[in-house]
Amino acid sequence: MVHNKRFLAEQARIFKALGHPSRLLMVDALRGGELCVCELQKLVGDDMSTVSKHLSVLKEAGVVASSKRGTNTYYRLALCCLDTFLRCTGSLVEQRIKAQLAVLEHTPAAPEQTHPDARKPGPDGA
Amino acid sequence: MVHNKRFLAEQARIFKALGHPSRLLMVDALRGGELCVCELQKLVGDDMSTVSKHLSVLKEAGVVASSKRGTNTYYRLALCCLDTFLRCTGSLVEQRIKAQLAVLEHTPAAPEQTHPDARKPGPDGA
DNA sequence: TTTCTATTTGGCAAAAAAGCCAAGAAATAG
DNA sequence: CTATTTCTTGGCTTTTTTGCCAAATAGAAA
Repeated sequence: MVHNKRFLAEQARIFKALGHPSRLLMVDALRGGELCVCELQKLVGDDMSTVSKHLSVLKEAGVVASSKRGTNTYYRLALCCLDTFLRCTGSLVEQRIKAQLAVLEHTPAAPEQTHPDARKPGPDGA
Repeated sequence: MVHNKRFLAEQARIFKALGHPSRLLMVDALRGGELCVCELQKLVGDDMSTVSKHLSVLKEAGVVASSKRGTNTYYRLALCCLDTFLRCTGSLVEQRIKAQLAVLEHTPAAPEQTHPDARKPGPDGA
């Protein structure tokens, strides 16, 4: 099914939408419940128009949905599984950052990733 | 923790890396086990150099890892939770495509998303 | 109505990503 | 050694994305 070009493009679109710091920050904030654009704008600090465009990217991708009430537009998450995955990528990143810090401090703490996914088909890391 | 700029950027990098059809296709193929560059190149059909650059993007983001054996370089997944999330985004996309097809055929089958995540804080879709 | 507040859209310039070709590296075969 | 295979890197052009400003839109309030 993944070989279907359309399917592949749509799925990639979801990841692409999440692949921007500001958008990821907003999506993360929406994990706690829906927020209006002005609240999200305060959160990321960008121009309102920029935030609005980011949100439309997320919406087009199907990551969020929106509802207009009064003069406000409220956005909410529309991707159930995101929570679990964010926790996973989060822990991966945390470990990688820690490892890098250790290297900088000349104290190579963890030599390899301790991430739950670590596999070792070969002894190297190419 | 998400407010940490570095953390946010690194995590976004993972999503950005996955946000390209060719890269997503390769990552999906790697779910079945490690593959060498030439096999991945055959799969996506792009120039070898293009494939190699895509793989380096995935590697830099921490999505895959690689091992050199002989003249070949083998890539493998390095993100445990990806499997679950891909299934989730996959089912979401599948539904969205089906819904769009239904609209085109003038047979509005599913009025709203039946995705496990569907929420309804408001009756609209802005 | 006018005015305000909240949001979206158009347009544009700067920055980043994509993808090709050619050239470089590295292990292997002869 | 040279030649071959496999992969990576440099350079370059085209395309896409980003993010600002200004203008348009849409409710709410006066």
